[in-house]
Amino acid sequence: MSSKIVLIDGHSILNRAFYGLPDLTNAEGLHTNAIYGFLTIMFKLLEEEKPDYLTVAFDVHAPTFRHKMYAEYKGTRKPMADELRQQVPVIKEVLQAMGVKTIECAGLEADDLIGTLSKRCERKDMEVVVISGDRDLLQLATEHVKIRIPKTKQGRTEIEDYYAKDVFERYQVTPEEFIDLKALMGDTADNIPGVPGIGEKTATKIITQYHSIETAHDHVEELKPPRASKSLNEYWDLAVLSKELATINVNAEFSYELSEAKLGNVYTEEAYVFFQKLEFKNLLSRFDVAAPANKIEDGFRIITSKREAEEIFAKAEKAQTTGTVLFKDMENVLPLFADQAGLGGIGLCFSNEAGFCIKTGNDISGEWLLEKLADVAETTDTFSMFHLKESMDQIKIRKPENCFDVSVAAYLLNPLKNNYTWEDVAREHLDLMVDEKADQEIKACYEAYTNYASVEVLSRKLADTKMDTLFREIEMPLVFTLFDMEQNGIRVEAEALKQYGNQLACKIGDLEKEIYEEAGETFNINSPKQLGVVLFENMKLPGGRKTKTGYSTAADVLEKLAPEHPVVAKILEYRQYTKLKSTYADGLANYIQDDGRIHGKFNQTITATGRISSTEPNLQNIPVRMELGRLIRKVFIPEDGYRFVDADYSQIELRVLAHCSGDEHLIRAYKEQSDIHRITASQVFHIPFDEVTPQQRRNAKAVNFGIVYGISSFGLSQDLSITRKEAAKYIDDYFATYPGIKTFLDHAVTHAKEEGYVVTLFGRRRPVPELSSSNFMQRSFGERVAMNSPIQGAAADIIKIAMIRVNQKLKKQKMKSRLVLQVHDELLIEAYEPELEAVQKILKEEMEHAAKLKVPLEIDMHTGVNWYEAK
DNA sequence: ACCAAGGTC
DNA sequence: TCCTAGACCTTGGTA
Repeated sequence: MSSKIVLIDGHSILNRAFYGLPDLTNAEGLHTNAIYGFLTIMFKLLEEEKPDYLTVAFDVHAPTFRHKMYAEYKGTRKPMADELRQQVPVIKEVLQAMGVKTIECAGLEADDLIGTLSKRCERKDMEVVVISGDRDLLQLATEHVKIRIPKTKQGRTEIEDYYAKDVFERYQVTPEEFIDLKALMGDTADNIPGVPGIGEKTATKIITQYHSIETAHDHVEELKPPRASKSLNEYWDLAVLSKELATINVNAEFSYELSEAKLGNVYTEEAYVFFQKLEFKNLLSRFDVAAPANKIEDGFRIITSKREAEEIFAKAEKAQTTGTVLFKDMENVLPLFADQAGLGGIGLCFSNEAGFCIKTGNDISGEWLLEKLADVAETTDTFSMFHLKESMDQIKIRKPENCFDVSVAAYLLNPLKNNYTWEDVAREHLDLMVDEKADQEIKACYEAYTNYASVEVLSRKLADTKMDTLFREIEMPLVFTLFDMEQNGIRVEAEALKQYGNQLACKIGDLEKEIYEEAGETFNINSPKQLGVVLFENMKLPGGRKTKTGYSTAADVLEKLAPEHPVVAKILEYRQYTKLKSTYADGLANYIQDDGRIHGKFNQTITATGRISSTEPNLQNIPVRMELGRLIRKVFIPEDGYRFVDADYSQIELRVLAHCSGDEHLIRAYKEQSDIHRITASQVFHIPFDEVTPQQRRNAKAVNFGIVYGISSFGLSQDLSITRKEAAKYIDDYFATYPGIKTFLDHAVTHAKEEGYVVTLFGRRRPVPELSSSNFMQRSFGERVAMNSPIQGAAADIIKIAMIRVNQKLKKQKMKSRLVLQVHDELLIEAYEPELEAVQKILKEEMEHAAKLKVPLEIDMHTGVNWYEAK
């Protein structure tokens, strides 16, 4: 049987991968999407083809030679994006680490290398497989040379295969003639000009008849569409140049030793290290030699006897640092009922030498384990866990100050990740890879070890980045505050909620009928796609395209459309009602527990800015702006004998901005007047304070908001329905009035560009990788992020401090009153009636003095028998 | 799994 | 020129 070689067009595949995949970066900020895509394609290929030889060809510089000729000719070729350029040397190193032969040669394009190699190999009776995104290479196809072209179709990569006969089938020309075809029709992707006025159809006709441009030129007078005849005559030079550009040199001179391309095991240890660095987690599973021999694992032990367990606990109690994990007993439970599983055991680690997995069963009960663990948590100096809050309902923590939550530390060090796992921490911070196929006992040891060992590493990194205080004094105490809030939950009247839902259902039913009638057909109003067709095609309402998938039916679009037809307003109303019913009435009802309360989750490691997020359900977006939606707050009620106290900061972000910028005018404005929007209007528009019109105040308010978001004239003009020019004028006037703010925002962007991150008052960091993007949109986004994050982040820090202190005070004074919600600038307390006044005092005191700024922090506070009333 | 939509601060 | 406000979460529809 003949042997087989795979030839890969390196730059072409990298390019394809780069533009076909979303941006990926590793912890060091290196872009990796092209490398990742390249490797996936390569692996797929190796599996399918099982070749004996493999070679990847690169251009020396991209672009070179033939392409450069045309680039100069036309001067259009864009430089390679920076994000892609930086990946080129890396992929070469990775390939080298995998023992894959790469080839590049000055003065020769990858095409020429591949063309020449394919001919040389074919002569040796080998099977050749060429992979490239470049259709130019189809000219190389023969009976034994297969050209494979990957295509991205709706996210999936499909590969088109071409032997000579397939080229003929697809283009009705032979591979050799394909060059001439290209010479006539051109190819913008490959930078081949072609002959103007001749497209695929005409070109095919001409080449099938004359087989080459030269013959066609000889018979130029006879060419069928007179237009083509004229064109070929006129642009003959261009045709010749195009053919030259399109022709791949199959007889290039360069040295190449086939034996070097012999494909061995690409899953080498060296490559493994690269894959780790690049964070290609799912590619790592391909390496069957897991992590390079691990000493740590030798020290892991599985404990099933109580006597041994007791000895270990005794040592742990005296240990300086203890890493722990709980795991479920999945052996005695069906996967579907995982949440009902009992405790299967724990992982425990308090030295570099050993790790233990202590299992329940025999004479070791779950309760006993958890009690011992609570003792350890109290006596060890540092008790470390991952997502500590999620274990706190099982392990009673008596000394919060001993605790270290690895997930929170990892979050502070990089708040941009969308999830935090101990495996990631092990890899990123400890250079430790965990075998995915390991048993749960071994995994428990690994996690315990990770939690143990990362204390030192992460503490040092937090100190290095000056976030140790933030971690110790805000984030760690917050873990306990959030835990308390989750435990407390909030009481919701299920009956009233149901009634509210029923009322909505009636309205929805009526509206549905009316809409169908006016539209003249029935359809799914909830489907933006169907709705778009009904409105803009069937009913012929004026309106343009907006989204990728079709017509936009967003509220602002429909609002503009409302005067055109009465059905539009009804649709808007229908939307409102269905939103309320599905998300809030029905949605919330599903979360009411047996105790009549909703115990939502408050997440600490989600947002990029440092805010808390709320899920299952989201209690931070309960309607308030529209009266109809606001009514839902009436079903949130305190326990009997209690009342709600709701306190929210007044414009905390603007006040933070005033403080951080140090702008004297804004600071004075805050000290003198409480109506900041009015005073802004007065100062920016140069009008006496008392003569500010409501419209002027509204405009000033919009500008104030815009500033906080990282202003752009376009955004502001959208918001105020004014021209961009007018909006730009507002912004200019604003900055003229408050020059300190301009300086501050500019500085934030400059700092972010230089350092790669922005910082809040309290030292919280947010990296801004977008600022180094070559894409204008991305970069602009980065600039807004740089302006917004320090402000939003500092505000988040302040309320975190406040809520920690409020909660601690309530507990210290043994009050029955309890914190139930945080909504970014608002705290809701379920206050025991006898404690009502004390609670209000605590709230005011702690919230207003959470931070000492150059402007006062003020709050609004209300009480009520439900949330509607208290807000 | 993704998008469009829409709810909050 | 690029056509854009910051931070989230849940829903229903569609591929």
